[in-house]
Amino acid sequence: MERRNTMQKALTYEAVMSYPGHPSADDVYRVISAEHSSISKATVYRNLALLSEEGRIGKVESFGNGEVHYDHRAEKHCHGYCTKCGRVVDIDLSYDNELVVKASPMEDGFAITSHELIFEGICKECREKEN
Amino acid sequence: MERRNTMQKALTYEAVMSYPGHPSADDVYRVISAEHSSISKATVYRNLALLSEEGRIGKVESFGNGEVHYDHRAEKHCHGYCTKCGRVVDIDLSYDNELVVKASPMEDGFAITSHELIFEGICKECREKEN
DNA sequence: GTGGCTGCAAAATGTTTGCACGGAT
DNA sequence: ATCCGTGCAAACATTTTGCAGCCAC
Repeated sequence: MERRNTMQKALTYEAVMSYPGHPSADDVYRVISAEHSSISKATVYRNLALLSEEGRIGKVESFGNGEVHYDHRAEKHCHGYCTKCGRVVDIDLSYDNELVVKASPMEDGFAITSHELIFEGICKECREKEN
Repeated sequence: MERRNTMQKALTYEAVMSYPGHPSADDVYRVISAEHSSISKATVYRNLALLSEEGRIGKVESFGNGEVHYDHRAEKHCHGYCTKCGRVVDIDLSYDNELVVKASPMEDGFAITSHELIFEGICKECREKEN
């Protein structure tokens, strides 16, 4: 299946790359539609899936509130999930392949391909709001 | 707020405890309604939330397909998520507090309370189906 | 010109909520 | 007698999908 370069795909990519943080699909949609009001949300969803499949952007699986977030960093790293507001932040702990090695012998028939390490906590903004 | 012991809550607890694996809310509902067809799905959702809040059952946050799973083991441990069928399995790697210690100094204002380690891969059943 | 991409709306999915009633305390 | 928990349906939130037309190749 041949892939085409469309204006909508370029806009989606640009929106993720310039977003400060980890936008949800809806965040990306809102950014783009502010300038290009005719874009469809379905198109944004489709392009986010394509871009992360191509490895051009990162994808942070839904956690807690069931919202998928995207990431201008494509390489694997850890994330923090704020249990208060659902915000996703970077945790600069490098991807640890040793964990897969440690876990592999103990699983029963489950073939591990990768792992995801998520830290739960309260983000800076929510903590400042509490005072 | 005082808590009452209802038949529905007992049934929800029993269904989770006797379920082989990690049932979703809908799995639990189907088990119970087979015997007690008048139970409401909303009640199952509410009781699962109560039970996990009380620490009597475990909760495995939604991952991948956005479905929350429950666990008869209440103590923290790791899970495997099958990217093919969405099944959740146990990975017997004990909760590693050292990770929180390692990560804490590097976050910026994010107060870590715990972490969740999820292994992605293909479960036994899906691999057997492929052959 | 072909067929992948788009916009739109509707559907699917998983979960939550408003409300009146019934049952546990 | 309280008032929390229940059942029901509707609302909700996020994401996916069917379809006709369009546009990149």
